[in-house]
Amino acid sequence: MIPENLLLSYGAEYETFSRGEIIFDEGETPKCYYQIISGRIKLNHYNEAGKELILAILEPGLSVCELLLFIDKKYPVNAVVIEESTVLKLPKADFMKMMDEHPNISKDMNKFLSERLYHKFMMLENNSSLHAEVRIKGVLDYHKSFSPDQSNYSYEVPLTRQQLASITGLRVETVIRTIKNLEKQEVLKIINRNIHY
DNA sequence: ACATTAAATTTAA
DNA sequence: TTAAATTTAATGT
Repeated sequence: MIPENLLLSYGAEYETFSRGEIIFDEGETPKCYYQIISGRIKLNHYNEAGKELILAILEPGLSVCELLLFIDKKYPVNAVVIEESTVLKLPKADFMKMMDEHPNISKDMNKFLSERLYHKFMMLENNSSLHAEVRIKGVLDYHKSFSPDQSNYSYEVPLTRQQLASITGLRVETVIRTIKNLEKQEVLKIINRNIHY
């Protein structure tokens, strides 16, 4: 994404969060740009039944809900750290100044936003399927698409069954059964409980 | 075909 | 050594 040193030159600072810590809560007013240096962060929401829905799993290089910096709305999700993370944090005003002074970075930002929106469409299409298999394969394909090695069984899925359930809106038990079926069909392999796709 | 509930077992913090 | 994750099974929609 945006080069680290450029962010630093505009006053960005490193901040470290441990597992379970919350970077921001649903309903808060966005004030900063966050870019992940290391670790992983999930964006989630709890429905009226208290069931967790995961909107995205964010990895190093990605920014966290940057779209909110361009519109005057509150965060629609919580950002929760799922793996000890270091982020670069830049206040909104400084971020805007950077966008103004670096049109090329601003263009890149358009591209990143477009890409995420595109993937959101794909995910939504898959996740609307009546078949659990399609939903889960959609998530696996999406996550694998960022892996440098696209050959079979080369990608170790960094998600728990629980997380897969929260992403797809399925029950854990359904995820487990579906994953086992996919293993029988040789679509993926399970090596000591980890999914290799 | 998937959800729900319950219970057992394995694993990670 | 608790809490969380995974798994199996019975039953409901």
